[in-house]
Amino acid sequence: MTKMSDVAKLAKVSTATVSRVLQKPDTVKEETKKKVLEAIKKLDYQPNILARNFRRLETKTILVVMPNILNNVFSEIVVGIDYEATKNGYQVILGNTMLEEQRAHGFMNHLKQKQVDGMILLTARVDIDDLVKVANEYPLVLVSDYLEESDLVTTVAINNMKDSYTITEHLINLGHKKIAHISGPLDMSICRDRLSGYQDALMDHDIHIQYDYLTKGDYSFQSGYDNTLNLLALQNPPTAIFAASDIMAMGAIKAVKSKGLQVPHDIAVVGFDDVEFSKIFEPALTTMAQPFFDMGKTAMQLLKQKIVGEQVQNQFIELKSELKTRESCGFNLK
Amino acid sequence: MTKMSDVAKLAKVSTATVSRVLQKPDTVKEETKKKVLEAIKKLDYQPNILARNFRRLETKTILVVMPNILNNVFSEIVVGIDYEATKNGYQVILGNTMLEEQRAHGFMNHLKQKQVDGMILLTARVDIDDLVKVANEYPLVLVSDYLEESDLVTTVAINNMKDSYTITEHLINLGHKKIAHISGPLDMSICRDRLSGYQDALMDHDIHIQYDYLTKGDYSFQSGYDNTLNLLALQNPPTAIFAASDIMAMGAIKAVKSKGLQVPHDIAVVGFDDVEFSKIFEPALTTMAQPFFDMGKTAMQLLKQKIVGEQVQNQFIELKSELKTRESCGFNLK
DNA sequence: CTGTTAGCGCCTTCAG
DNA sequence: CTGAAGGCGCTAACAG
Repeated sequence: MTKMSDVAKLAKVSTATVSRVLQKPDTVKEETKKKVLEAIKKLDYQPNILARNFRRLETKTILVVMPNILNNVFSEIVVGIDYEATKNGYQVILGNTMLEEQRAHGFMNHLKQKQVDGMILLTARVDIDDLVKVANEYPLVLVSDYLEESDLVTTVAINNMKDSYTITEHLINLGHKKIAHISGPLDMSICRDRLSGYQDALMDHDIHIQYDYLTKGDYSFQSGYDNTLNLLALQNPPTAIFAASDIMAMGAIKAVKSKGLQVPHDIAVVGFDDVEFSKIFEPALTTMAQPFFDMGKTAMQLLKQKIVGEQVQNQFIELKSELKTRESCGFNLK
Repeated sequence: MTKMSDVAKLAKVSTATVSRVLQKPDTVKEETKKKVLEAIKKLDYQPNILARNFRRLETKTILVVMPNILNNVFSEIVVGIDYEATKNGYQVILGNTMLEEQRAHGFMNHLKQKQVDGMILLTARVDIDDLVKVANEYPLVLVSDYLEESDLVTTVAINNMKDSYTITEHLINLGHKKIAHISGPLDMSICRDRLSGYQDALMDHDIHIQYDYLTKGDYSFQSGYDNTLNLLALQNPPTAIFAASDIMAMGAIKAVKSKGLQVPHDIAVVGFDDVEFSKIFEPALTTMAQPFFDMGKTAMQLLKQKIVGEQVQNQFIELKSELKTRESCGFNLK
């Protein structure tokens, strides 16, 4: 491994000068610089980044913790983070917890140990006290998911309650009154909010909330499928189903079809997220499109501010979703 | 930032002892160890990993370079890598090139600069000379994709030619003679091999290869769609289409449907990969299931051997795929 | 079993 | 504009 002193020797300068050529080339005389650069080239010198990181106490790396790499919702956010990070000279590394809360805390240690300059969490399913503590001491941003007390940690997310209200209202406007909901895991604020938005919309339109229409899924295709089967078996089954994620909506549609019924003809289904696949699926999903790319990008911008030390107030940044009307919920029933 | 010397002072021992407690606890007397651990706890001491990495010249981190984080084929391999890496105390970081070859070389620099202990590449679309050179000097394993001369770099992959032959033969056995192919990008060995396997199968069964049945896709849904539209417009359209990836197969099916035709009734379609979604898609895809998890796991095992310095011969590890017969290619035409 | 010592390679004053 | 010198925090001999 050739090191800086080798370069210095060959170029007949000091290591300080080599370092300067690398860091602040403008402060070095043209001629000297040339000598040094030649030596670097000749020796194929690569600076030892480990030593540099150690010395500088920074890594130019940020860690993104995602709960499930196989869920494209998260991958799409990562693309936005990656875009903004690369633009600013940061490297992105991904931590995948596979839904194990403990692993998320392992990753937080990396932040504490300065193995990375900052961290973006795509899940709030962690020990909250620890999270808040870490977020106050180190650069950390939460995206998509959030805490009940949303101003404890800087957060970028959509307004799940409002968006959920909107999509439910869309079904109501289409003439539906018997609308069921398949929620995500209710230990997530984000899922509770989607549930609330749904309930609020019904109430505001004087529609009675029927409790056997409220089912609990876990974001998986299978849970969308199973819950729908149960809903269809009800004495008075719903005419519309609002699933809290596209994947569950797809499961719901599969279940409807399995009973020989048609979507949207016999029953309308809407999802939430607008992952890539929702357009391809048949029928194409009517869903609430989250601004994934922007969420990632915005989160990285805030994180960078924190890293470079601008005193950023903890804040909750709300981004706008967009209702995508496609085939799965059909047209006016009235 | 509290450091090791602080702990040493509080525990009234030397830093060497503190270090030993952390590294080789067995070599320290029980009593001393207790004192040190107490001091660590009291001060909430976190070792400076940057310093440690620097000192040890290792990071216990491996870098996985994937061409497209949104393509689940790669994510599924990563899960296997992650599993094996975590088991062995390695951290996985992901580099996403978004199909830009240059970025892959940027990541190789990280390896050269010892920012990571090893590297797993999920694409061979890079400068080959550079790749071979790096692979000979540093721990590197290629997965899924491979070089023309496949023994230049340690590689884990399936036998694309054989698997492609198998799935083509499956169509032939079903009675098809007019079989079209939608290939992936032909600058990838993997795609050329899939094309070859297809051609070999036809030839072995004395089926004339019709050149307007050979179309070139790029792994995208859209390219599957467009190419299929072209195939259907032929004077003598095929009765079956073999797409070199599931996503393209889905595009193909969409195109068939858009013409008012049915799959598999009017035209059979098969894919390749067996991503999660292929089961959900309608009709469910007949496809060649790659052992993604095992590929990732095996690659990580080999990489670890290289990292710890076992002289591993460059080798090509071949894993077995499995034909999944589902709905999209129907039954015997005979 | 424990302490002393000597760096790892780089960056950053501080002088000149 | 350049060089000398010190030290970041940790670990690995080497003694004792």
